[in-house]
Amino acid sequence: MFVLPEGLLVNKRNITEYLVRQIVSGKLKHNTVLPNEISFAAQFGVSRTMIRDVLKSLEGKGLIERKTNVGTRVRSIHSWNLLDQELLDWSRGILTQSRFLLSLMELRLIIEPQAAALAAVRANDEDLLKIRGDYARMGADMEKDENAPLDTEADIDFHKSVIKACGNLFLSQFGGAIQGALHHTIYLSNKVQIDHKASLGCHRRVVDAIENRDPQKAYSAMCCVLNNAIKDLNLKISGVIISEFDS
Amino acid sequence: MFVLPEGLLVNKRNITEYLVRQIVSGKLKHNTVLPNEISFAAQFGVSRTMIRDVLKSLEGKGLIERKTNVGTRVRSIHSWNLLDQELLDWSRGILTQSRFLLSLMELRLIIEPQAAALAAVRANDEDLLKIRGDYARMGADMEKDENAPLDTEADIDFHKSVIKACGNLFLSQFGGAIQGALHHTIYLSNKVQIDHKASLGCHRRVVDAIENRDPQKAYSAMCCVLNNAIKDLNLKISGVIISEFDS
DNA sequence: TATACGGTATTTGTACGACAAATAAAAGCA
DNA sequence: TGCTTTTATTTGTCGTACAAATACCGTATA
Repeated sequence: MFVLPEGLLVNKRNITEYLVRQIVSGKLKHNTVLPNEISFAAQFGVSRTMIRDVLKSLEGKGLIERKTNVGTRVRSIHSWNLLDQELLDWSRGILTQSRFLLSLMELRLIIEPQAAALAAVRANDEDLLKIRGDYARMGADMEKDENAPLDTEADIDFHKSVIKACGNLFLSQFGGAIQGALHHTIYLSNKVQIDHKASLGCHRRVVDAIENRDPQKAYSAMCCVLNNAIKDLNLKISGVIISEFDS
Repeated sequence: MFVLPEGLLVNKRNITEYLVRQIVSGKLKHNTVLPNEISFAAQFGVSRTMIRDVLKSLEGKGLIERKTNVGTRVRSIHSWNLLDQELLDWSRGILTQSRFLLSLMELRLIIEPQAAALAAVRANDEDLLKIRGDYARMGADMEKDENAPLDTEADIDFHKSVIKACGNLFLSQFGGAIQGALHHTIYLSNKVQIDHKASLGCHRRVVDAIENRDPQKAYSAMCCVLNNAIKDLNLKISGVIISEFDS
């Protein structure tokens, strides 16, 4: 019934990730009751202690709910801690059906331009250096080959650095979510024709604006970056989000 | 060394909450190494199993880090899952030093106007009814007494309802954060003279705009609500956040 | 002296077994 | 039928034992 994918060691991490993916992907639906701990442990060939550890972890992320004599049941998506870093890691490649991706890009469109604007005001020298460095790494491959894709990891780092530089404790929580979204973007970019050069140009404008301490420009440049990404993903984002860039 | 506040039952929930509050309040500082599990359990008079359960929970929220033969150490604030609902619940009344409150209100200023705009487009009949109902409850007391304060719980529900109505999976995660911020606002409002009537008026404009499917008006009305709150809290929010309302 | 190696002690991780507590479901009863 | 009691199931807690990782220290060697 519950068997780990071939070739995976039966350990806590893999069992946890496996179950998370079952739930997040929808294979284990809302309100499904999982087997009781003893038989559940037996199915994986581990101790009850370990399966309890795993379930406790899922419980902490809001994925399941446990009650005496009722058992462990899957909670609805509205209870999941979707911004939890570990949860996003475990779900990589799954939280990217159009429903998630749409919500995610919408969120980015709300958060990131503002973060860029704040960064333009608050970034310290270290932040600036980091952002500039990430940007340089992004386009390094393009020096040799005109059509080379952007460095994914550098791209992710870039967006995380900007968010970090904005100095808001809560906005930092989005780093992981953005990472997930970007990884998926890259995955799709194999199938889609993308104008890497244009994208790099927008990123450049963000860097410059932040260095020049110009929040308005940083804001609109980041909007440009995101709208490019949205276009590449072929997503239809509702035009409702209010940004100067729309007008 | 570690003793629960007087009158609290020694159970998992109370121990967890106690430790969370010690960490979040800064009494247990970054990199502090906690006692080993055995003596830690002894200090609370519980089993090692239970203290491990508690620590596992804190670990899941990013508050601590555990390593064999090193022990359990407190992680820095940047690793905390600040938007985790449970964590916010446990931290109630603590995450409200100016540093947190400022970040929180800044976040709200970024999120909520956009959420209101989206809600104006996407809210279904049920959502509208809920929002309208919350609003009515907010001001109910004012019918009798001109200077009566607003109903806190209704106020919180109102903001959560708007966020829920915007239909974005990730934005929903903020409900808890906002709850925390509002509770603190209310706490302070005992000391501060607040124009409840003006605040209610702004809320009214939000409701009307959403019902009239006017995202722009919903956006600016929500800005008004938040700016009122910020004024009441006597916070100095950087004027960098880009909103139509600024101009 | 400095470095590499190896043993030891400490601390978390995993396993097992037993019982407690909660509660859903069944049985008994007026 | 409607209420109470019993029973069975499932998670929660506890204690013990051992495994695994690793910081620490002592020793040997270049």
